[in-house]
Formats: sequence, structure tokens, C-alpha cells
Amino acid sequence: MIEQAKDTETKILDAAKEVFQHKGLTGARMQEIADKAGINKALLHYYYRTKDKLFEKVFELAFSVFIPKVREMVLSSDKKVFEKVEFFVESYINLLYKHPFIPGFVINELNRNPQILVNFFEKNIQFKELNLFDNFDAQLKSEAENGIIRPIDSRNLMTTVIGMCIFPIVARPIIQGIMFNNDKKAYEVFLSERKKFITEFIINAIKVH
Amino acid sequence: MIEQAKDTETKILDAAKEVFQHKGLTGARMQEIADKAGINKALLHYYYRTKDKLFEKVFELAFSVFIPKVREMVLSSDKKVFEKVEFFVESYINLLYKHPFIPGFVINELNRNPQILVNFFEKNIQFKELNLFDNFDAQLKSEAENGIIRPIDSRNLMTTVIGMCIFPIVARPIIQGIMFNNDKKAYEVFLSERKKFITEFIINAIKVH
DNA sequence: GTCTATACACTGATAGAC
DNA sequence: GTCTATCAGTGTATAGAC
Repeated sequence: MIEQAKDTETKILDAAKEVFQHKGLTGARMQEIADKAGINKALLHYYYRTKDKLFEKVFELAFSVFIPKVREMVLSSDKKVFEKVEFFVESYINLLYKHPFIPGFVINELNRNPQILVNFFEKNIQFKELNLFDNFDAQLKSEAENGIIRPIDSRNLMTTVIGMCIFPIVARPIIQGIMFNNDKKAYEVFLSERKKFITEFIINAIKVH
Repeated sequence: MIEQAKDTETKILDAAKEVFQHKGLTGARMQEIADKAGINKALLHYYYRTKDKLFEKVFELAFSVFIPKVREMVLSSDKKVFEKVEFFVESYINLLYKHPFIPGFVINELNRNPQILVNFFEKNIQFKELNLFDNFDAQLKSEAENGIIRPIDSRNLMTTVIGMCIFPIVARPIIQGIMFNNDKKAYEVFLSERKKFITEFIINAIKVH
């Protein structure tokens, strides 16, 4: 039945997401994915022929979650830079709370095998846009000339903003361990307050006072 | 012979570092480490009984490379905050150039198994220092009261500074791929210019203008 | 200390019944 | 579509000779 098939496929993908994102491609076990999905290994291979193909699917879905926000940030033209930063940080961190393991998963797997990204862009050409940052650079230049912000290029700004949001999440075990004596509650407070901190920090850094 | 033994042990550790840091605990193969070290698997187990023990050694060495700089930053008391930031970014990025794969390796393995960090601090109690950030917080508070910097706490500052240095390295495949069309040379230029960018960005953000 | 040979467990994948 | 049973390959680890 298609009904049942759809359900099983969803169960498999959900289970695969959890296992792959926590243990990585090489650490994940088909048996564990099957167990989590409530089926057996044979059925796993029936739906996704190989482990690699299942992984590829999980990676694509994970990657697609965080890309649109970045495109929106650099492409949208109806906001001033300060508003853009504030809006982006707000929505990006909300997204991080929903999917805290995706960034570390994506970063790690891409370091192990950068080819994955090339394959992704070949399969999803709608994301492959040349000169994606040109408009944003023009806006930054314009606002700098008008004396609103200091001169800054889009790559450095985006890398900084995204890094400030993501780093406390992917490096959580080490930061929480060293700076917060592994106090989980204290770290959650830190994270909840950091949203406001990031926005103010960025704006103070680029603002002309 | 001790002479020979020392040499073999070094060869093994060097090989293990390279393989573990590139492929992770679960992706690494004892065979590959043996090949890189120019010996066979049996000898590998003769020196380090299990894969886990060899990994543990590699992790400890990797982790110890980046910790002292952080302690130095927060503990040293002979510099003003601006100088500290400038000095830290300079020396931390130099260290990153020497060991570009360690941060991603450490972050990833700690996410897979946070217990590693607990074990590390138990074995290396000299690194386990309570209230490590108290002095730095006092300095930040003092300079804020003197109108030199805006109020900021040490955890947010350290997380931001370290994140700005490390993020472009660990997330290199994705940033280079999306923002630089996978142009390796262009990304190297970006990285070389970023050292200065980080220092100025941080100081602008916390300075009272 | 270093090697060859091998034990033993596990993993991804398939065959075939229902 | 879903299952049980099983294969072929690979991985860590050890035994034993030198």
C-alpha cells in the first residue's frame, strides 16, 4: 500500500536523521537505524539501496534547512543592514534551537568529504547562484558611503554573524565544560541571553558612532 | 632497543594523529595507521593495546595544543583588554595555521562523546581550575567602569573571539563553497586578511567611542 | 620489538519465502 | 512490502615464531 509505504519511508528517514546526525556516516549502523524505525535491515535496503544513498538523502535534507535563511539575508533588499542583522540572528537562532545537531553534522561530514557539497549543488542547481553576494556588497558599500556603517564586506560579515550563532552550539561540550564547569542549566541561560548579545555586538562593531 | 622503540612510538603517534584527525574515531582504520607508520597492525596493538587507547592519546595531545592559549588569555593580568584581544587573535590564528584540523576534530569527537572531556580533566587535573574566569571578569568590569569598554562578560567575549578565529577554519568547506565558489586561492586570501579584521571588529564592538 | 597468520565479531548487503 | 536467514567482506585483536 502507498499509505503504508509513505509511513515506513518517513519512519526510516526520521530514524536515519537521528542516527546519522549523532554518530556520523562512519559511526552510524544500519541495524540501529532499523531498530529505531521499528523495522529490519532488509527493509532498509529495500527503500534505500545502500547506506551511502540513505546518508546522502539525510544530508541533503539537513543542509537544505539552513541554506534558505542565508540566501534570504543576502538577497532581500527591503531592509537596512541593521534590520537585516537583527532579523537574521533572531530567525537563525530559532532555527538552531529546532535543529541543534545539524550544523555540527554538516560541518563534520563536509570536512571528511568536501565532494558531498559539489554533488549537492549539481543535484540542486537552484541553490547554485553565481555572484550571490553582489547585491549585499553593494548595499554595504552604499551604507558605508552614507556614513551609517563602517566599510565591511559581505563575506566577513556573514561569516561572523553565522559563526557567532553556530559556534556556541557546535562547540557546546567544550565551552560548557571549560567556561561553565559543565553546568547545563547555566549554559542554557547563557545561550538564551546570547541572542540579544550577538545583535548588539555586531551592530556596535559596524556602526559609525 | 629503547632508541628504536622511541622512534617507532613517534611514528605511530604521528600516523595516528593524521588518520584520526582526518577520519575521526569511527572512520579511522588501524590498518591505515599501521601503513602510514610503516609497520603492521600487530605492532600497533603492542604499543597501544586498543584502538580506543590510541585514540585517547591522540585526543589528549590535540586538546592540549589549544588550551594553554586560552588560559593565558584569561589569567594574564599585565595587559589591557584591547592588547589581550590583539595578542590572543594573533597567536591563536598562528596556532590554527599550524594545526588546522585539530579544532574540527576535537569539536566533533566531543559532540559524539562528551565523556572524553570529563576523562581528560580527571587525568589532567592541572587544567581543571575552578573560577578560571573570575580575574578576567573583574578586569572587564573595571575597564567598563572606567569608561574604556562597554560592559561585557568574559564568557561571551571569549566565545566570540575564539569562534571568530575557529569558525572560518572548521566550516571552511561550506563557506568556501558557498561564498567563494570553491575558489581555494580566494579563500586563502580571505583567511590571511581576516586576522586583522577580527581584531578591529572586536575592538570596535566593545570600545566606548 | 617485530613479524606472519589467524581468530572472532560485526557490518552492509542480498536471496528467497510469504 | 516485509520478513528470516545468510553470505561475503572487513575490522579489531591476539597467538606464536623469530
